Amino acid sequence: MKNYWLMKSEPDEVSVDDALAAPKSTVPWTGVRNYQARNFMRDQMRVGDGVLFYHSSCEEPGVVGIGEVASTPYPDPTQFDRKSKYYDPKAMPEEPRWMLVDVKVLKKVPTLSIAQMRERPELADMVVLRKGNRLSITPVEAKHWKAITGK
DNA sequence: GCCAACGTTGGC
DNA sequence: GCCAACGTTGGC
Repeated sequence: MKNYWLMKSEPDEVSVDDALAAPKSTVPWTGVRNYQARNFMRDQMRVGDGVLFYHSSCEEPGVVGIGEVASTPYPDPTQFDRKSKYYDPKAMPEEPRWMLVDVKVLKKVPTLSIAQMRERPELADMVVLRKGNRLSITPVEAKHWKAITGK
């Protein structure tokens, strides 16, 4: 049974185009520093799960691509990198705090903006649209996945 | 730039 | 373990 996820990325950091330009159109989902979002990657994601690639903190926030989970979880290397903005002095290599998965982009889609998402009644109860939601990774129900991707 | 919402930190 | 203060997210 496949699960589905919405994963936010700031296009200034890693855009869907950046991901498509990467080897195998695959990028490690670095920089998540929220336990709930980490737990989704560490505990619940499986290779092949569907991913809605979402651009946040930008001119037109919304879903910009379709992808899939492309690896099992492993430690986020940026937590050990002193030069990274994601460096975490409390993280020890023998006991990593932050885990990530690789995400492969399968295709770019015309931007489905958050405003458009709010206008569609069948998407109204998506977790990402809930008031006050700040989670960078949210589960997506199969019905919402189907409404957005047609599959 | 504003600000609501929410997570984290740290004193007690 | 409580909770005030503070920091961050992210749409607008």
